[in-house]
Amino acid sequence: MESGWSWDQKSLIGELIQGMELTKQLRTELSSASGEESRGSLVQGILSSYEKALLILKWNGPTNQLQMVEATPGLPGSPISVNGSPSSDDSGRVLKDPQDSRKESKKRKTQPRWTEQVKVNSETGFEGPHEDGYSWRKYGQKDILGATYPRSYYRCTFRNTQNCWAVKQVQRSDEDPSVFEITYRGKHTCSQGNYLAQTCHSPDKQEQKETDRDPHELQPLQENLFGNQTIQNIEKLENKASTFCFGSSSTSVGCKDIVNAGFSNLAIDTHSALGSFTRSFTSPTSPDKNYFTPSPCQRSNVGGTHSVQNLDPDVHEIFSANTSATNSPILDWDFPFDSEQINPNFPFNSQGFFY
DNA sequence: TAAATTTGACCAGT
DNA sequence: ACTGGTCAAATTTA
Repeated sequence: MESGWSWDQKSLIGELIQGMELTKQLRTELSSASGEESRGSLVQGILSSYEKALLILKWNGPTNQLQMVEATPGLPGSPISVNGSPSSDDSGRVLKDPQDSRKESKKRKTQPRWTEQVKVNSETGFEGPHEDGYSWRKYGQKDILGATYPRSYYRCTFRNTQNCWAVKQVQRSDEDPSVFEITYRGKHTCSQGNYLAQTCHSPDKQEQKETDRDPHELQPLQENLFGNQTIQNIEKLENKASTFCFGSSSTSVGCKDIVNAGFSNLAIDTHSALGSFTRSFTSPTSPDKNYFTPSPCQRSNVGGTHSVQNLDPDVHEIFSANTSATNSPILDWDFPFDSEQINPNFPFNSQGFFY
């Protein structure tokens, strides 16, 4: 199992384990002191978080092709605090005029950034979507010097409504056209990010969250994945697939009919963990001039798989590929905590903890 | 009709 | 001057 782990990953796990052990020691000491239930709960929250982190890492496994391009947890340039609130760069961002907006956009270069290489199925010709569970809106496309394929730029759909400034870039690899390099920048501070962070690796909480969710944001997962609408969409897509190949398009939010509002990977992770499968697809707008944007609804990295090739052939018919879990924020946390972040009242089990 | 995408223009960094 | 990243009006889609 460990053979495929990078040094950074091993190191991270080691640190997490150490932190957990230290916290346990602290808990022991605290328990000997009088009272202080709040401390106890705090420590428990810390432990719980460590355990979740380890679980996430184990689930992502060594075959995840995620690469940390600019892993900056804790660095000055990393603006995301552990409680998930937007950093000073982003918080309260109100774009009063275009100049301010552009200044902010440049500052975003200092945000944590990481790249995933998503391999898609080359057998079907229908290279399908890349869906990482978040809902993205394309805001630009550029031809990149020396690159065969253009780069597409996406921002979180909820930028305006929830002040979420996560963005991603998608570029098809020149070397291996079946590989899409997806660079994420910033973290999701929107509800979908919180939702995914809290639940995607905590199946026991999923049911509860489903009852809490906004019906407009998250439809019942089963309905999304296997409901009538899904089947209809699959049929539509299959009809389009014959004319759909690289160089054609899908949308980055193309999976939303099945996952709606980008919560697919929640279910997918859960299903994958259980050894079941999901189908993913795109709903391309498909003007010819568009370029394909990979959107793997499937994140099959659980158990060490990553690309669609590892799926059951029956699942191949549309496509799927995966990305790392929850937009890979787990490798980008701002550790260690500082004194402010460890607030006795901080809800470690709350939605914001992972972001 | 609202939301999403396209695409030319603008801007900052190099 | 060139390039990458973003904006925003126009267009398309659902």
